[in-house]
Amino acid sequence: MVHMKTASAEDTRWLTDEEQRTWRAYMHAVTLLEDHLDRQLQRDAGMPHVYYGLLVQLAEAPCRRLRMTELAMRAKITRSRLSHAVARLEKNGWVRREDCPSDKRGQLAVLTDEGYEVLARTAPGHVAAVRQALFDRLTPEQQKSLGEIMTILAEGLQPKEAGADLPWLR
Amino acid sequence: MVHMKTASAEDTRWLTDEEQRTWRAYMHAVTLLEDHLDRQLQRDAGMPHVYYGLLVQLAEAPCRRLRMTELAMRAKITRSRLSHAVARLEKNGWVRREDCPSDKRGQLAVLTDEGYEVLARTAPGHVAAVRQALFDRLTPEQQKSLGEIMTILAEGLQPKEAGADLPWLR
DNA sequence: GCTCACTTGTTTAACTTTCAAGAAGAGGGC
DNA sequence: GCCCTCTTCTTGAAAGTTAAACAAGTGAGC
Repeated sequence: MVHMKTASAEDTRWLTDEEQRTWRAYMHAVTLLEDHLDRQLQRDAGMPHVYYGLLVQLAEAPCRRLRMTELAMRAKITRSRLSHAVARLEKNGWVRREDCPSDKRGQLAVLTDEGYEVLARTAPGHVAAVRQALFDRLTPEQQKSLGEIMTILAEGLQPKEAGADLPWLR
Repeated sequence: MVHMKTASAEDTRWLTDEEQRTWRAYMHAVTLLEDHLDRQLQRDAGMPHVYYGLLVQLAEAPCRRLRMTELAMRAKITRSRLSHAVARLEKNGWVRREDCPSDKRGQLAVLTDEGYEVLARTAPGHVAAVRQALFDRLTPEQQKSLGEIMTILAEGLQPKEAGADLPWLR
């Protein structure tokens, strides 16, 4: 079998101790930070971090509205998840749906004034939390380094178009 | 009001453009990576990343068993979440519960042979996924830097004992 | 115009996570 | 022993997420 697709125990390059430590520190930190911010936003804004991110995206978009698919892509979530999320935000009165004029299949998620208010009221606390948990603890060099590293990782994981990882097909 | 606890819009130190970019790159990368690994493990091992982490912790523990609270702390999840998770893993036959001999309230989560097999079979693929997504893309310097940064962040977010953030009480 | 493959967004059910409440035992002080 | 408080773990309901299936619309090719 020349082209094994799955790694087997024998030919696996296990993580070195150093890599192991790095990976665990990563998982540990990322878990704690997400939990921390989720709790902070649940308490102060009454919604999870992902939902807050949706409002932010809408607030930044022209006319405070986006197509569902576009919003899903920017927020890096599935359309299904977005459907549920918008349903909830709509119930809160923070988002409203509108039909897309140019595509009858389409829906626009629109940030309501009330939604904007929530954002305006809770953003300072959220920024403070991010600052306190992240930026206040890192030197400028570390911040720069973190930015570079995360950019690289994100690029490598970008949901690829078909064949993006099959160079011989391009 | 001398001691404002919540930040207001006027005195908020918003993120600079640079910080903004760093923060978004972080969120972006972390989201994509967790999704990627969750999907990989769901497909190859039939469980989410967190559950896999529980099996790993048990496999490393003496006699492949741990008290529920201890396991919850190592995995950084709540005891409640762990109860549900172990119930599911028990249904799969990968974990078994035992009474703790020294404390009648206590329960031990024990990795079964079957659970160990699952781990042995799926670990190579998981390590490969982590390598491909993370280590293969970073220089040794970046790996070192990432480790340091994540260690700092994790320390700052450690679930604190009462008063840990109140220096004048210590 | 018609067809066919693809896109868009929603829905359902199964599953996971959170939150609040509670049963049961441990352990110190008296 | 008895009381009181704290710890341990579980439970049930509500909220959120996922995967698969589906209705409706688009658009290219003929």
